Amino acid sequence: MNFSSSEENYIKSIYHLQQSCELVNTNAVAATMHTRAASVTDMLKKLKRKKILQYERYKGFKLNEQGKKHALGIIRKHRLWEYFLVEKLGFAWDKIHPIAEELEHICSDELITKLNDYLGNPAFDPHGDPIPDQHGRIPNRKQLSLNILPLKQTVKVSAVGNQSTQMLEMLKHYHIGIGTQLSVTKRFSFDGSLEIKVLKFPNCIISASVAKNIFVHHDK
Amino acid sequence: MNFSSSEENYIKSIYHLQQSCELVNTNAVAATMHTRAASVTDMLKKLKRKKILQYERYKGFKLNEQGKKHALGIIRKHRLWEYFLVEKLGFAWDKIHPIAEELEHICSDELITKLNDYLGNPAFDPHGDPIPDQHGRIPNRKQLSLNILPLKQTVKVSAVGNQSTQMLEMLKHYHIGIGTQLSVTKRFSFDGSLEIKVLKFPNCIISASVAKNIFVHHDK
DNA sequence: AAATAAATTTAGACAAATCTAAAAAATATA
DNA sequence: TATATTTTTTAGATTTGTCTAAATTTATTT
Repeated sequence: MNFSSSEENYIKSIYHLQQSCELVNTNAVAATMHTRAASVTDMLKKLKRKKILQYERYKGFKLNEQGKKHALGIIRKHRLWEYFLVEKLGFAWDKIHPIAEELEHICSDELITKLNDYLGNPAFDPHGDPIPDQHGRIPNRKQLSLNILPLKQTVKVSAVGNQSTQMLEMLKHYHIGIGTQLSVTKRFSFDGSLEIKVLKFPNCIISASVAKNIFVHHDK
Repeated sequence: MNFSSSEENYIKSIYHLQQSCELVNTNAVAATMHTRAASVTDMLKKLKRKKILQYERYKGFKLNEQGKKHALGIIRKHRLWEYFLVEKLGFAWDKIHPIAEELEHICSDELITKLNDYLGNPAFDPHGDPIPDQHGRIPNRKQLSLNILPLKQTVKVSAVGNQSTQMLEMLKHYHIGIGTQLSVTKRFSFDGSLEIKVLKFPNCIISASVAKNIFVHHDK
């Protein structure tokens, strides 16, 4: 099946959104894609017709296996090109996204195979995001517990060890969720508690036992 | 000024056609682009509005200086990518054209500057065609068509005039590519066909119409 | 020069992707 | 529960790039 650049952008956006919630909603896609809800609805009908989306009107939607597979293909291309732009052409990592957005729609499987070989089959892109392999398998990252993270390194929350209501409630209060960017600004050796800085929020203190349950990884 | 991929394809087509005739005509563009004359007319109006084309209805048309400059920019991108595909990714030179057709529309000047540096500022692409520099200057190489080459002079193939799949397939069969060393051993005046000797291969016969499309140069 | 042929343009239609404004459905609130 | 709000969808318009078929202009032939 062939997809236009526009369709591919929607597929990618839906894929990313459904990583953090069971069903995706129209406004969320419209917001991330800087388009309007009506345009999203139009595209949903098209993607449903192409059988890569589970969708019933007013009920939310998500990619099916076919759709996820295609999304991973696009993400693979995007991240391989980002790797190329930084490692081979010498771009700064914060300049590459819009160029990779264009390159990811070039449709030649052989091109991607050869590019991947040429780059040495890299597992992570310059933002630290994993590059899916040709079958859509995603390498998983060395993640570490927040209580052993060195000071001042900016990291992203990748998982939470304890998912009790109490823990989740507290994390919500601290504005911490999967993907939240944060860094440790101080470590108190008295009790192992940490002062942390969550992006856009004032510093706060968390206990060692909470920190032990927050897993993070480097980069974006 | 920004141009869509479609507009760029027309610009490129018109540029190539006006290399061999003063004014370009609608049907010629339609034929090379596999589209219809009416579509060409529509686009001519648009390109005239964008002030890169001299055009009066029923009278033929050609790119003005602005238009030629833009055409050379697209050709530069196309040929740099072709060089990349062959020299870095290891593609066969007869497989790269459709991929470069897509890559040439990626619009980042910095990307092309960095790609050019990375490739070592090459002057000719893998088909032997000159790569315009960032100001649109085209490097020249004294080359001549094989059908007027004197007998027994050893030369190198520098370009191929007709890049159709059929032509490229035939050249492959004869073991002829860019850089191939060869000489003309006989010329039959009956039909203008030639016997040629390709380095390391047995002599073979090619027709005048094929020879006309093979351009060669002396030494390196 | 008139008739014929070829090239070019216009008129009108269509598909893709988007939009605005209004209607409909779902959700939240008083 | 009735009302208000938010979310989602529909209806209809717009832009870009394309097409066919018919009309127009130019070129070619008798």
